[in-house]
Parts: sequence; C-alpha cells; structure tokens
Amino acid sequence: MDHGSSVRVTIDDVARAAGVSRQTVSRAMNDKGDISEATRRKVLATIEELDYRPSAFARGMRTQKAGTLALIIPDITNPFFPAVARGAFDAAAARGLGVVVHNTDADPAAEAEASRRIVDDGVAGAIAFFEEVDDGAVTALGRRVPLVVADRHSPDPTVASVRSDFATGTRTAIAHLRDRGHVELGMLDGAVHGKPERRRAFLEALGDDGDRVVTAPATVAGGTAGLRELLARHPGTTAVFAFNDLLAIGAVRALKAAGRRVPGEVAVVGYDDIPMAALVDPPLTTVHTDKYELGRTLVEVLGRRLDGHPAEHRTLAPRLVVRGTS
Amino acid sequence: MDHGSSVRVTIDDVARAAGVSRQTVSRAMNDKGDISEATRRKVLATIEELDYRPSAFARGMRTQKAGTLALIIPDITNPFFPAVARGAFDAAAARGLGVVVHNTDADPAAEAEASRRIVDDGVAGAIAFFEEVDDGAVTALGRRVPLVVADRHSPDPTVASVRSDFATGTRTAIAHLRDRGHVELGMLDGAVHGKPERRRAFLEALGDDGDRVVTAPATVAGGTAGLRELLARHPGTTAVFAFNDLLAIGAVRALKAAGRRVPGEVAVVGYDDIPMAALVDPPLTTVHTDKYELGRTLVEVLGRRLDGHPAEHRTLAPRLVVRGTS
DNA sequence: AAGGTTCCCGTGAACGTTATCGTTAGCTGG
DNA sequence: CCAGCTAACGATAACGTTCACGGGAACCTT
Repeated sequence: MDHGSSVRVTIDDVARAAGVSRQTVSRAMNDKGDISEATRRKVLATIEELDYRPSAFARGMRTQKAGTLALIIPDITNPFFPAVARGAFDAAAARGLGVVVHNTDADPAAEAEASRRIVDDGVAGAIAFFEEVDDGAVTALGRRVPLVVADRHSPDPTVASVRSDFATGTRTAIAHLRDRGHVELGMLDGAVHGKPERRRAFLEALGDDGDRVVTAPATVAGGTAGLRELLARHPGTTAVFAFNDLLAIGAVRALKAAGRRVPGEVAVVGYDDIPMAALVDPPLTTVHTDKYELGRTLVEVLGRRLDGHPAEHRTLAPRLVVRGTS
Repeated sequence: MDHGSSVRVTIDDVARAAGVSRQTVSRAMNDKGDISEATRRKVLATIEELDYRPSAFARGMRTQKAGTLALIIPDITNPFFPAVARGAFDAAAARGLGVVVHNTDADPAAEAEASRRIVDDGVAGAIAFFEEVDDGAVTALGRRVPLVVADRHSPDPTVASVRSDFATGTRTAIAHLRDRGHVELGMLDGAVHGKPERRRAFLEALGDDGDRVVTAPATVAGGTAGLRELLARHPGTTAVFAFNDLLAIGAVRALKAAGRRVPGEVAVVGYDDIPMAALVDPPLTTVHTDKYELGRTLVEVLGRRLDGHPAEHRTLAPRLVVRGTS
C-alpha cells in the first residue's frame, strides 16, 4: 500500500554530503572529464555510503535513453528462441542493461506495435527478429533507435545484422545425405516469409523444379502432414531435409506411423538443433546453430553500436550434428 | 547516427493546438475527472492528429512508476518457463505494459541484483519465481514495489501469490500408479530449494522414511543418474514419480539403456508436461500444469493489485495426462 | 437574493538529472 | 608582469509530465 514511502536519496544529498555541487557528482559517476582524481574518489565513496542510485527516469529525461534494450521475437514458445534470449540476457546483464521482450507472432501489426513502444519507451537499442518483408518499417525503426536485425539484411547501412549462414548449412546437410547414398531427396519447407535461403540452397543443389519441396507450418503437426504430402507426390523419397527440427520431428513421427523405418528406409535431417532434437527417438540428425551465441553476439554488436562504432554485419557458421535419423 | 534528431511533440504542443491548458490534456488522456466530454474528445482528436506520445520518462519522473513490469525467472532455457513467459507477455501487452525479464539461475546474488534493478528502474510491478528461501528479501522487495510471487507463499500479506497445487497433483499421480497395480514406488526429487510439496506429498502417501527418494539435479542427465541410484537402492522398484519432466525423461532413457521396458517393467510419471513430454518415445505420462495460464494469471493478479485491490492468493489445479509411460 | 455546491479549467511548482556556460585559480610563455 | 591558457568546479536552465492549488461560472437551495 505504501510503496515508495521511503524518501529517495538524490544527487543533491550526495553533493551535500561530499561537499561538492551536484554537477561534480554527475561527473564522477558518468566518467566525464573536468574532475580531479581526488574528488572523484571522494564522491564515489559517499555515493557508496549513502547507497545512492540515480533515477532512471530523471536520467532518461535528459538523455532520452534508458538503461534497457528491446528484444523483438516472434514467439518465446518456439524452442529456438529461449536459448537466443538467454544469450541476450546474459550479455545485456554484463553490460548493466535490462531487456524488455516483445512477442510478435510474426504478425506485421504486432511488429509495428512493438516498434512503436520501443521508440516511446526510449530504450537504448533494439534487437529484432522481424518477419515483415517490407524494409521500410525496419529502416524507419532503425532511424529512431540503434538497431540490430537477426537473420536478415537491411538496405540501411546504419542497421547492423547478425545472421546464421543458412546456405552453407543447407548444403552441408545435403552433402551428408548424398554421402549416405541417397538420391531421391525431398524437403519440408516452413511456411514463413523472408527465409528463402534453405529452400534456395536445396533447389540449387538438386537442380530441381520445386516439386520435391512441400511447404507446411513450421510445427510438429505441420511436419507430419507435410511428410504425407511429400510421400504422396514422390513415394520413392529416401531422404528428407526439413526447414527446422519441429518439422523434422513431425516427419519422423509420420514415418514411424506409416511403418517406415528411420533411418533404415528413410533418413531425416532437421535444422536448428533445438533441445528436443537430442531427446526424441531416434535422436535427430540436424544442422546445429549456436543460439546462445547468436543472442550474445546480437547484443555485443548492438553494444558496439551504442559505443559509437559503425554498424557491423556478422555471420555465424552452423555445423552438422549427425545423430540417429541419418 | 542522428537518432532522435526529430523534434518531440510535447503535451504543450497538444495544449496549444487544442486551445486548452496542458493540465486539461493530461486529464483527457489519463481518464481523470474534471473535464467535459466535449473538450476531452477535442483533445483526444488533436492528440491523434499530432501523433503525440507522452514521454515515459517524464511521466515516470512524476509518478515513479513506469509502463513496464518485471519478470524474474531462474532460466528461460528451462522448458517450463517459455510458456509462462508467453502467458505473461500476452496479458501484459493487453494491459499496455512491457515486460523486462531477469534471469537469475536461482542464484540468490542474482536475485538480489535483479531486485535492485527493479526498484531502480521504477517498474510498475514485479512477478518473481524466487529460489531464495529467506523471506526477508521477498518482503523487502514487496515493500518497494507491488509484487506477486509464483509457487510460494509470502508471510507478508501485501505480497500476492499464484501457485500450482503440487500436493494434489502429486497425490493424483501416485493414485494413478497404484491403480495400475504398482506397489514399490520411488521418487526422483529435484535438487532445488523451496519446493518440498511434491516430496512431502509423496512421502505422506507412502508413509515412507525417505529412503525411496533420491535427489538429483532437475535435468535429463540428473534423471538418468538419479534413476541408477534409485535402482541400486531398491532393485524391485516398479514405478517412478519424478519432480519434473526433465528428470522423468532422463529416467526413461536410463531405463531403456538398462534394458528395462517402459512401461512394461517400470512405469514413469513426470511433472509439468513440457512440450517435449509428448514427443519422446514413449510419450511421457505426466502431471499437466497450465503454464500459459500461470503466466497470464500472474500478471492478472498483479494488475488487480496495481488497480488498488488487496493482494490475492490463487491456486491453479494441475491434472494428470496419461500417455505411454504408465 | 445570498450563500453553497458542483463542474470545468488554468497556473505554478516540483520530480532528479545532465548540458551549457561561467568562474576561479594556477600555470605558461614572451 | 601580463595576456592567454587549462584544469577543476559551480550556478542556472532545461527535459516533459502530473500534483496541489485556486478560481470562475453555472446551478441549486432556502
């Protein structure tokens, strides 16, 4: 009921106690110049003694920047994202930044709403997994706040990016399947926009017309349905490459239900290496992307941007993890 | 580079454009009284027209409360929490609130640091999954900011709580196992503090001395190790109840590796019903807790608290989901 | 008709910080 | 010895909002 009843220790209290002006206190804690080493230490000591904490509001009011950054993701429930978020949390905490998460369900309207909130809240910077193919929105947000986009490139040179190299990841998976002797390959593509690399690399490697690619919702249920469709089109299919692990797991389930042995009769390889992948039976062969590292790198790149460096563009290398489905 | 170069539309601009004072504008947007319906509509219209957004900083400066709430969890990577977070995100978004997430790894020092940040950032309220058994810290935080704790009760009457009824959940699971004819039961308890209900209910139902309970880290690896220990102590064990699904999945793996059929020779039931539970082979029988609903309820309770209502204490009922391991 | 409400609305002040500019003392160089 | 510089610090003014007042008009009440 009486929240906030205790009086706040302000910068003036510190100034008074240290026998200096509040401006000097400000200089001491913000590592600005124009202050002698002696007084700075004294000020810092009294700050410690009084347990003074600067008001984030008052500070943000002047600087228009908060000590927090925004993370826009489609769905924290999608097993790909918790690890990404964790990497981002840890790296942000190390920098003394908080992270406010926005779920969008890959809905453009929700993405716009999140962007709106972000500029309103005056966060220090933003990290975004955007679905919206229209670059206008991205550029608009990038103009208002330092921005790093994941798995996507922005035409705006001030928007940094970190992406996983899907093309070579896909090629590695297909090469692996060919090494195992498979010739009739099929693909389960995820029904998501803006991520054509996997499908493109697949078609490129096969010189195919696309009839061997079926698109389905990127879920387990989508995987079982998609696999049936694929088998209906090409009964001789002997190996399946999936857009992500959820689809792959669904495919394996459908295969087992149909009485086909995995990997004896049909091999399956997924993408992402979510935690579940190692625990299903048989454990899933998949292209591993380091999600924690992705999250970490995203805030690292954002941090460098906040420190005044130019926008970087980094690429993370995936690697194949061979388990029991191939 | 030139972030924030565009000039801000302030409340004074709106006031000028609408031909009223800024106080009237404030009244219009905050649904305060003392304003006629006519002028309020006019003000709202000009707000819309000028695309005015109140400064969160300036507002927070006066009210000491931001439009954001904090969510303290041990680990977003633990499959239990993404769904909780999602429920919290959705409910918060519906209320126009942002959510800043703090990962603690159940480390008291990290929990203290998160609490520190929370009061510093002046969030509107906080939701916490605390590990710290010492109630002093919880009460201290609760005194500074409206607080709702999950799966735990606070002695402080101003701290609200939402908990899953672990005791009856556990009893239901054990009754199910007994119905199946099992008599030699064992339990895999998680090595976490502050959650004795499951173990207690288990021991209570058995009238046992605790020798049939082995404690292990609440992970898959902990489950396999714990099960071996359990079998070493009581080779005749025919049914295992686990603290959570991770432990249960680990147990099933160990069982299969040891050549024991599940559920033919040994039955296993987990707790939580994480997404993985339905996908392992055989699919896991488990006590389902509605994690999304938990997250949703947590912010609902917090919201009512913010609206001035007294602290509530709610309990969510779990239910048994029988699948393939029992 | 005088006093009392109620309904609207505006004026000043305050929240706690940082930016800008000014001031002082001490030092340098010619 | 004085102009000019620099280092260290302080005073004032913002940043944009809400709170505590106060006051005028209209509408009752007796």
